[in-house]
Amino acid sequence: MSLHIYNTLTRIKEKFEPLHPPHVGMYVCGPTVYSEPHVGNLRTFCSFDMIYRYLTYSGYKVRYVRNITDAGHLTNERGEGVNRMESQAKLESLEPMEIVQKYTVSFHRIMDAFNTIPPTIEPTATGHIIEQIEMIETLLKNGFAYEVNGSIYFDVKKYNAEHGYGTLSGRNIDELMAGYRDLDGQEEKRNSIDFALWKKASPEHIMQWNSPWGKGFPGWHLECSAMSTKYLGEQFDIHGGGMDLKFPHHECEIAQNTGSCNHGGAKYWLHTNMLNFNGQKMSKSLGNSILPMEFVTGNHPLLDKGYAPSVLKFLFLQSHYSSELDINVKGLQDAEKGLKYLMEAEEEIKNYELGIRNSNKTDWDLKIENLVIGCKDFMDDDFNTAKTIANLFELSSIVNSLKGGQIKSSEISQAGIDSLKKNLHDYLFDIFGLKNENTTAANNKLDEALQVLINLRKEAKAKRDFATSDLIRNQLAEKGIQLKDEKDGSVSWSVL
RNA sequence: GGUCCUGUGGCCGAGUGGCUAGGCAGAGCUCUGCAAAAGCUCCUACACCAGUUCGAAUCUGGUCGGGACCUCCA
Repeated sequence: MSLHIYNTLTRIKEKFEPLHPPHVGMYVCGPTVYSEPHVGNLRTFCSFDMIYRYLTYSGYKVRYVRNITDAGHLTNERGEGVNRMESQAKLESLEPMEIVQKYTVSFHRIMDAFNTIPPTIEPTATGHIIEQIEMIETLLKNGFAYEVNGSIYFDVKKYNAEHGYGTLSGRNIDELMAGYRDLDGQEEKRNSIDFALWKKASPEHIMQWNSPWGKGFPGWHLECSAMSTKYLGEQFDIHGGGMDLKFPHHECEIAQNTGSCNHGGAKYWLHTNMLNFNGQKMSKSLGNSILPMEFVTGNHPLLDKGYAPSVLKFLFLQSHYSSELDINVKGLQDAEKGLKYLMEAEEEIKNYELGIRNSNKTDWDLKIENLVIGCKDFMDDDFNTAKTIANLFELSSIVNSLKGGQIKSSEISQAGIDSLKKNLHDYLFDIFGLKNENTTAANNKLDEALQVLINLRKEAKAKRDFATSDLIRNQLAEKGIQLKDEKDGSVSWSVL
């Protein structure tokens, strides 16, 4: 099976055919750096990280562009004129670019802590004012934009007549205009649905740039059109973002792209779904958001303790990126256990050596082969990570059976072992970007110290002094370290 | 009000016409000095009503419930 992707533009699952194979251009709407991203934002970026990793793993050469919005757009399109970057700056008595710097650094730290791969290009809106002005000039020339008092607006009604507006989100402009009719602050626009390409800056606006229409700043939607065109071309493969950007942001992007060059930009549109916590949507405006690092530290009233970044990622991956996901403490605990199971199996098979190297294909080899093929088929089916993980659990179960002796080493061939090693490793680490954060080998000094206790316990056990041996085991358990007597007489330990 | 999504076993969560998703929890067994871990077995659901079909969780219509977007948000 070849890769198929659900395209939100056409609303069907389509075969993925890049415009210029093996190259793939992917644009993802990045963060607005005026505050910390929350866990919902994180889910989206983790989803596209997985997609980027899988495309790369599948042999594509991906140019992955994810912007940083640092230009400080209007809070809304109705002329209330609150500039996010500036209002936050006044609050903290910082320059706007200090806010930008602070939250950009913070964003990168979080993305790093969650083991996501940086995009290959991460352009900023303020670094592309010239490109945005050029796109506005083209739109003016093509008749899809008009100037009023130093501001430029996109003429949606005119555009709609020629190209159709609203196909991505399924809107029609008459309904939209009806909905906007009573709203204030629209005096400059020809029609209420028109959106700003360039806004004239009032003198107190700190973030402003020179343009052919006077000092001002770019409209909210423009940067993505300008930067995706610059780095990926007028036509490229994938455009991604959260579901909540579908309208109006992505709709406007398509209009800007089409209006300036007759191409709508991306061939495939991917939208990730929202994240809920305890049944409620997590959003900055609702004020119920939990920050990514709060999950790690556990420093939040709704959490019982801290969870490793991989636990949260694993929880994301257990559902489909386009489904709503509701997370809660129980879900985190379940994910933690499940992830540990997989990681321990990977750790086990990594160092496993067959006594006798079989080359004959067995039933177990066949089973492994089918599970591995299944993993690829599931991933190719619109990145179905949930199903893929189900197969990883089954592969891990085979590893444990091998370890426990339920499957004899003669019942599996070297090729089967190699396949287990490769696929568990590749899916967990390379494609899902998880980390074994519970590893026993993490700290040599700790391991050496524990070996002392383990040996003391062994001696006690040899003398059938179980009171002492249990004391050692129980007290270590209280400190969060679990001892396990393995079948071969050795003792292993892990952090609970 | 408009557009769209959704309702799965104790919990989370895949799945789109017939075939065991998976995880967590629970029960039993094996192993173990006892545990833990692991393995095996069991628990086999699809809001409700009607229709299409040889056959529906899956398609169609309706009812009820939940949610998103339409306004800054991933």
